[in-house]
Amino acid sequence: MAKYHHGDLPAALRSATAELIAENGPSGFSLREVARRAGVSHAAPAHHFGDTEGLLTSLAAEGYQTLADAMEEAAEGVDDAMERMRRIGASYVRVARENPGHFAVMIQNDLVCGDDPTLLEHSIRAYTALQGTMEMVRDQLNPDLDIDTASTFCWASIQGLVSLAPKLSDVAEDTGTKRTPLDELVDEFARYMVEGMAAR
Amino acid sequence: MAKYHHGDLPAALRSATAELIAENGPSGFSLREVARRAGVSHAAPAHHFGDTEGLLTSLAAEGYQTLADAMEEAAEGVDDAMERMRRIGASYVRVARENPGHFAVMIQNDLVCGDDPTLLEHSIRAYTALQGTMEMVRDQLNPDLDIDTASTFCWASIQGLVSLAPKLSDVAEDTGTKRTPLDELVDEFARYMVEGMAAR
DNA sequence: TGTACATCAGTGAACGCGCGTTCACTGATGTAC
DNA sequence: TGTACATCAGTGAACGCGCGTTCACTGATGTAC
Repeated sequence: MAKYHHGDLPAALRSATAELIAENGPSGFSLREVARRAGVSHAAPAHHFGDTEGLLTSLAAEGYQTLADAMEEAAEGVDDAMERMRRIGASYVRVARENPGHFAVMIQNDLVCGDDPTLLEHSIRAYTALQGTMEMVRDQLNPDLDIDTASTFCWASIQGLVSLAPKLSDVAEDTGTKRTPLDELVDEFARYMVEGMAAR
Repeated sequence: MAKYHHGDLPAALRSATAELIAENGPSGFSLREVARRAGVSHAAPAHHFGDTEGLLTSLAAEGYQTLADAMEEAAEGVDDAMERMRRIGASYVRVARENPGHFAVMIQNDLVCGDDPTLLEHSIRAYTALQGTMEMVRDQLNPDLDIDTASTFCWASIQGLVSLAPKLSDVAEDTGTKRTPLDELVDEFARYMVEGMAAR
């Protein structure tokens, strides 16, 4: 990566974007504010990303890369289906919590260019890591398991947990119930999911 | 409800907002465009909702009301836990698909005022309908079931399915797998969830 | 029933603002000879 | 090694635009007497 005046402006812009979105939500984002935070003129981002969509797509791709790396690492060398489900679930939730700006953009589908090859590559890699775990569930617990349906189920459940996380504490407060820590929820989710998929 | 010049402008504005967001996403929303679509001057919305947040909060509250009504109706008179899970799951997905604009606002938590009493009332009502089904699962299938964790699990899974739905066809295309219809997915999800919660 | 008045939904012009984009430019980095 | 040139990251002024908000207003609806 060439280092010119700034050092690595594209990375700095992604970082500033992630911060900004984590603070204000996707609706509070603007190119000018990002440039301000990165300490460059507001015309600079165009040199690297063209427009807003280009910058956000790059951010989403970075998020998927981090996610795929974490999921692959979590799955590596774990031979028990339940334990592997727990680990990739926990890694997903951890990455999502550590990168709220990235995830906000990844989840909302009207902000990014879905055809971007880098974004596709890493998102498919993350999905494949999940599929691998489903194959393990099938081999160990239920030969009739439909891999695609099961993958979708787990993906939806964990992603749903991540989206709901900010609301859970509010609901707990409003309905007067106790608040279960996210880590424990992930483990329970993994148990429910694997047991559910194991049932014939 | 009083009928003045327009008839029922608040409802017309909510409707226009839902349409606009369903088409362009939350980021494509503006008060002026909504007023344009409703056929009134751009200053009119302020008379009813104050500002953007007020309008979107009202839209979210309407969405939760529709959702709670549908879930309560779906649950009514169904005594089998699995069947009830299937029905409220299907009703959730149906309402979400029929009201994409409402759901986009309900899900994204930086757009609405979370303290709004109407919004709270209906969202709690929807959650309570889900909890009732969890109690049925506990009574029929597993006396040790933790109601709150189980409710969160089902809520997250179904909501995750709804958020992912637009992406599922893309992924199916990219990975060369077949695309399972959403209705079938809901039934499979219900089976996984109930079996998972039934396991001890 | 009729009249006078109060209320309030909706108008339309005006405002200042932050936005994305454009473009001629500056000056540092990298390269050819 | 030294010089001349090409490349390109980042600047900063200028632009037109759609936005939300304000405010004096119009005119229809509802009410008091």
